[in-house]
Amino acid sequence: MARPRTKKRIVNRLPRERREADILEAALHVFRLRGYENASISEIAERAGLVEGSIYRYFQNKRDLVIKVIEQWYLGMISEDEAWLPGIEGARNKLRHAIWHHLNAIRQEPGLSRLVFSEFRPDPEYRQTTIFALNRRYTSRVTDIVREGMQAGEFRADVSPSLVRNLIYGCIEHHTWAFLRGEGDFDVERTADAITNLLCQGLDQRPNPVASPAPRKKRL
Amino acid sequence: MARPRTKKRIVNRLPRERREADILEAALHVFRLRGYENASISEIAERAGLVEGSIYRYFQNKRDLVIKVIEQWYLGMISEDEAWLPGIEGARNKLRHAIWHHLNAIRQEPGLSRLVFSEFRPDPEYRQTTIFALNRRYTSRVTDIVREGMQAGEFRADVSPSLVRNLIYGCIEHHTWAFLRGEGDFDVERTADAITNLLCQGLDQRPNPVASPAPRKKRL
DNA sequence: GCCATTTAATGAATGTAATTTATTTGGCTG
DNA sequence: CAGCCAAATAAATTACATTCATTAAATGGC
Repeated sequence: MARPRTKKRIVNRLPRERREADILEAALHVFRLRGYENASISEIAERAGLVEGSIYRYFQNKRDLVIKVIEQWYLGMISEDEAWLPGIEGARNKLRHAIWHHLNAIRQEPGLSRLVFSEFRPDPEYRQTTIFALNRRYTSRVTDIVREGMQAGEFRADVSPSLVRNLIYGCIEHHTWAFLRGEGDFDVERTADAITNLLCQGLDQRPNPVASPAPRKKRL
Repeated sequence: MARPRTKKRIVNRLPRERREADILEAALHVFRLRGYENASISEIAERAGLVEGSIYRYFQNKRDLVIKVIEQWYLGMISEDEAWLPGIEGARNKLRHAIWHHLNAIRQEPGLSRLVFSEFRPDPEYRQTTIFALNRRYTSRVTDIVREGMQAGEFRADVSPSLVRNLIYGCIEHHTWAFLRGEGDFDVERTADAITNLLCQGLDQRPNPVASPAPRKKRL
């Protein structure tokens, strides 16, 4: 029961911002690598250069921490995307770009994508999360594009824009699951083309392909 | 330290099949209600009328148990579906039925659906799972229908059947997430119609609405 | 019907990981 | 330079899954 007075514990004190940033970076790394369940606070702490319990001074709990990580990722993606879109002409091209961008994001960050798809979205609290709000912002460009395309007469007007959104993001997700599990790769460009084409043209054999030489311009 | 000889422990011995069935039923109930993480072996054991440790005589571990539960569910769905399909004429109608059936399955078993979507599919081992094989069997009817439709000239032949499959199941899944989280309901019939229509007709304004019998509004 | 063997079932032990709490430490202020 | 406060720590707590040694029921040979 004699306590070892000799062993002074080493304490490394840092400014709040620095610590928080260090923890976030460590958490990003570990969550990306291991997913949510298999990520341990102790590994994050070790990587950030402190002790498990100390994480809780900066973040409420493991979930809060992972949410902060995902938030940062979303913010980056949204601003990145907003920089590109204005330069693209025509609803179909814009749609193609949104599809391309999402495929690309998944390919760049499979670990974080998995986290969102399987850890957050199913959560009954998801709707109250900031991730939900960010995701809505992120996906709303598709519904916006669709509405614009309808106004311009480029798209038929009797389709629900949110159904189109679900179709696009759902299709992409299903298409990329094998990759997300680490089973090989996929081609962003080809996939984007294929989805855009199927979505716009539809599956039916065109009833009257002869009559329309100019697919874009409407007549009279 | 005196051990209580007086307290004889009560043991309820049952035939293997009965025990296994009891455990499976209890597990079905608990997993449906609580999902995977929040389901505890002790709750399942209690409901099945035995003690935690005993579960492990019948199932390797928690994961093995949940897999058995999901397997049973899939087998039921597949046979149920195979009973209907032959009676339907035309690729488009068959597709509509597959879509309808999946929507219906999700609506009947939101808890189990969530389990598959967020617990199994992301698992790196998923491909080696029997669930994977069953899911493949379950979804393959869509690719089959699409191929048939192409052969019959009802569908265009330059589309990947598996892309259509991903589009359908992905779209359905995205469309039902809010419901799966317990946020309200959805209409199976209407949704099935909307998806079928969008998938077959496509988003583009028909270049030549005059030639076909006026789907929405005709001008002039 | 009776003992020996087999196997179901138990209850306690083990291990791991998140979270909480009581203590200690370092830097800053008056 | 003493004392305070927030930052860090280490140890305690909790909640489960999983393992294991022990007990009890069933069964088969006599």
